[in-house]
Amino acid sequence: MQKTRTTNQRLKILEHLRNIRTHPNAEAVFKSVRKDLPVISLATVYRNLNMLASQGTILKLEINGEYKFDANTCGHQHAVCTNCGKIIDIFEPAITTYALKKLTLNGFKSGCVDIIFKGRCDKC
Amino acid sequence: MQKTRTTNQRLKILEHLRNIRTHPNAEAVFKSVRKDLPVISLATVYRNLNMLASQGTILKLEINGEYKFDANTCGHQHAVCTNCGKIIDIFEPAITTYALKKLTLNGFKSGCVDIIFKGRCDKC
DNA sequence: TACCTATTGATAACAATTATCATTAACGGT
DNA sequence: ACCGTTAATGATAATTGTTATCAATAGGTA
Ligand SMILES: [Mn+2]
Ligand SMILES: [Mn+2]
Ligand SMILES: [Zn+2]
Ligand SMILES: [Zn+2]
Repeated sequence: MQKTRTTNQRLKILEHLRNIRTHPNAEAVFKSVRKDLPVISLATVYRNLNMLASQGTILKLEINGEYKFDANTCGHQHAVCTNCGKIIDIFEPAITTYALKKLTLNGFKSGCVDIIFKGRCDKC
Repeated sequence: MQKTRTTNQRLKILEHLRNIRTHPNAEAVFKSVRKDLPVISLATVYRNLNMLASQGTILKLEINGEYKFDANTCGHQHAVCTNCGKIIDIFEPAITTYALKKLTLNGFKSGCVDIIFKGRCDKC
């Protein structure tokens, strides 16, 4: 078991995600964080986003053919516009609670659910 | 508005999806359908899967970094093993019904929800 | 301060999907 | 049954998002 080191790159990536309410992909995080840390590499962004997601610090969503990241890990949901791709947060914690409670599958123990609504946003 | 033609390739792809209970990606559908239709192209499989999904005939799920297809469009859920990637059908229609009912968002009208549980399967 | 090695930056490699285009075939009209 | 139109196809190039590689760097500990 290797111990993880605290790097400036990882801190800046997490800090950025916690300051926004959008759901950027790795490329977008890279472009934003690079303003503060001009030397950071895209590979480092990918590595840290994956690390943070695997330890549960952030969410890794699969939307529109790519991974989107979210620092809000509290049971909320997402709505995706099938026309323009816009992603909106839905705060109905009861849905997540209900889904996890209902799940009494044969041997399948789950602690989290991705709930993604598909439809048209108000602009489309 | 162009009218769609009924092709043997599209019929075979849909027929195959309706005969299985798994959630194959385009490549897997291609390999299976090619047994019946040796000359079919991978591009044709992609085109038809996307067409069938956009018209709501089949589901297009985003799991483990790729699109998976499902001919069962009735409101069920999916559980994905975070260790081996296995996908299991969960039949708890009440979850989908509850989620759609709870969704009373500003202008966002949705008719379908993708509900994906993440956890460990019985083998892992 | 010196050592160990986790992490990084740069870039190559990879995998999934989409775009392109000449050819084929579905189907409504004759 | 034969056309003519054009949606759809097969083959393959191009694109995109992500991961792998590896020498160099820097975090943590003594
Ligand atoms: Mn969110
Ligand atoms: Mn299914
Ligand atoms: Zn929209
Ligand atoms: Zn498993």
